[in-house]
Amino acid sequence: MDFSGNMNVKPQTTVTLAEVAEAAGVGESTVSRVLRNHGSFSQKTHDRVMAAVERLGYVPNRIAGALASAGSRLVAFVIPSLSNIVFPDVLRGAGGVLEASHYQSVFAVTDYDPGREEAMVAAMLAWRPSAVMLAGLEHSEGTAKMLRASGCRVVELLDLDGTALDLAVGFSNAAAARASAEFMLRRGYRRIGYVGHDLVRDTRAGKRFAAFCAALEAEGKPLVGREIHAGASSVEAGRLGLERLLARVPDLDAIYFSNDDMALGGYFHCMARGISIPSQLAIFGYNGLDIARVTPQPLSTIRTPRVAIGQVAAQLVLDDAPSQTIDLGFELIEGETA
Amino acid sequence: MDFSGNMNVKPQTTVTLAEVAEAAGVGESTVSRVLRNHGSFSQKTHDRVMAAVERLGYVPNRIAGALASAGSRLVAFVIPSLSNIVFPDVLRGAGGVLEASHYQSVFAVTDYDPGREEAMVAAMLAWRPSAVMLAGLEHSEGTAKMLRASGCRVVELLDLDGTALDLAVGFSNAAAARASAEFMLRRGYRRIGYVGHDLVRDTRAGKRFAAFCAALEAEGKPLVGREIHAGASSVEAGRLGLERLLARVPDLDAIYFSNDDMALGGYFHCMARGISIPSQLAIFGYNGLDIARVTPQPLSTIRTPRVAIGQVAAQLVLDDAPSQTIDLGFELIEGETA
DNA sequence: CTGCATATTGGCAGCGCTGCCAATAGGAAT
DNA sequence: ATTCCTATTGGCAGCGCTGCCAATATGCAG
Repeated sequence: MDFSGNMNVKPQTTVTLAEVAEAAGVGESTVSRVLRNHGSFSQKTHDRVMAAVERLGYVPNRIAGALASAGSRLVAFVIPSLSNIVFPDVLRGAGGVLEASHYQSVFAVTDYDPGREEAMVAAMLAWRPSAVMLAGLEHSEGTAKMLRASGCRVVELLDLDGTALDLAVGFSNAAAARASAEFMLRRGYRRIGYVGHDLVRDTRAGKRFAAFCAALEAEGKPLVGREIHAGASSVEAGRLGLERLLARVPDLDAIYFSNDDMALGGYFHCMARGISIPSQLAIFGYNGLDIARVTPQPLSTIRTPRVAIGQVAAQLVLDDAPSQTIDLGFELIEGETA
Repeated sequence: MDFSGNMNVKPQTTVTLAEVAEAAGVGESTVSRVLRNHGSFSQKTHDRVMAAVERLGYVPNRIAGALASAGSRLVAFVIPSLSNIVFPDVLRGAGGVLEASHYQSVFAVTDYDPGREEAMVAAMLAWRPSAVMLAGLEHSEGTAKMLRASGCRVVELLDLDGTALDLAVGFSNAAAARASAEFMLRRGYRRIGYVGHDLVRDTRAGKRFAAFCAALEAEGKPLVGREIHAGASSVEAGRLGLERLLARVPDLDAIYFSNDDMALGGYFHCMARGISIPSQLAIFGYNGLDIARVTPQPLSTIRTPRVAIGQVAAQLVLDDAPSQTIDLGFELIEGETA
């Protein structure tokens, strides 16, 4: 006989509210009221109910509760990736706030694919969440339609360059890119290149790139060269991208990277090749990752308020705030690499 | 009049299965069968139902479905942090597998606090998930009790040094630390120090530290010095920790860091101070982060199969596998810093 | 001690969907 | 054409909890 571990039996006739009521000698609605601390009941009743709950090890069934009350207290996050620290940061900010109000977070990863996003949104909507949080403002027609029809709050994060469906919390990627371009020009860099990643799928990176180029052109100093990695951003892609770009266009004096991961790759490449930063080549990133502040030379970059975005987004949902767009801005960190 | 955005009205009398049935001119159970592709129905019926679904924009209510079928297809993740990339990596691995089987992921962050873990587990259990995934094997008595009583699968991740409640997927932190110690001794380092973070809360880091010390002692080369940062691990904490340790114990020839984040901080510190690696000071990390492979000198570290752990854990749950422990091992990366 | 307002409480009908089972329909076999 | 078997289909009772409402208890002024 095998007495070890879980024997694959579903034991517990899972305790129900009715059983607790029975055990406490009160009605079901009374137990419900006590447990939710809603409505009125005597101290005596309260104690009796809690004792029964404790004794039976009762765990409320929120599935039933949500069905009965038509309120799931679930917030769905449909994000492009978990590898890019940006999204865990947003989840962290929102999660903290939601948790305090006893909301739970459900998430799904789209891998930057609008089709997958649509499927994920549909799947999430099936749980009748209180809100759906998405990255960016670009969504498929179907996604937008479902979201609008769902009647639940929608929060679009990290991008303000476009029109939102309901709530939007973030900052302007275009403005961030322009600020970067202006900063680099002000520093005197004239032969600027770009090393980035897939900017069709990552529409925010695409918007930054476009705005950056436009800002340079406006000053009569158009981008001199670019190298675009087909996949997701990574330190390795940044290193390789810079290596390739320099091979093609050696006389660059500064590089704008699609984000800090990429920029760190470039930074490491320079260190390994003995290219001195910023005198020989300047490097500018985007995101303001912690790690980029501790490198021998702190990275020049844009710090984005990722955690705050999550927090504000969650708070808006909790407050059932009217449709609006909230700009949390960004901060240009001068650093020492540009 | 304001016609902009969401006017805070809950429009849609949310379409129900009954309405779809009505519209399609079939019974409710038929719609249910078609939608779940379960049981039999004619092609004609299928088409009519799907047409009605499309026309009405019906989105099944999984809350009701879960209640009726007593199966939520929800997997709960109760993790210590989202800042430490380890956990997003595990989520990513598991999420990919689960998603393909139409399971959804719910998560909660404990911030390495057993008390919060207990609260989060209770909250998760209320959704009657198919499984609960936790980090490590150390849990409060209450957590363990609830989990056992819940009847749902429990998967403990990233640690195998102890006894599991049900399923466990990971590797031995102690073995990883021993391998690190042996490697460092083999390389000839004799005055080894440790720079780590809160190892009471992060029990896995604690186990590594203990095993590392034991391994050094077993070879008669006990740890020479240590510096422990009170909070969570970070690059900055690693840099600062090394700086402090060297101030107190200058003649070290190698440092074992609690993880790669900390190690990178140490690495940057050495670069900034002109301490040559590994000749003057060797650095050894833990985790095998991507970024640590692209630094001018790849970091010597232990690569942990985080994504695979998530994938295997999810698969075990999907397969309703019997209780067991799966060791996915780790890989020592020699690197160039030790 | 009586009457009325207020505080507590219990009963019970759903929430929207699934599972079970009986009913009907469509064919093949006789 | 009739019978039997199988493929389809509809009906309906819950799943466990909440919301509403009526019923009962309690407290206090009169």
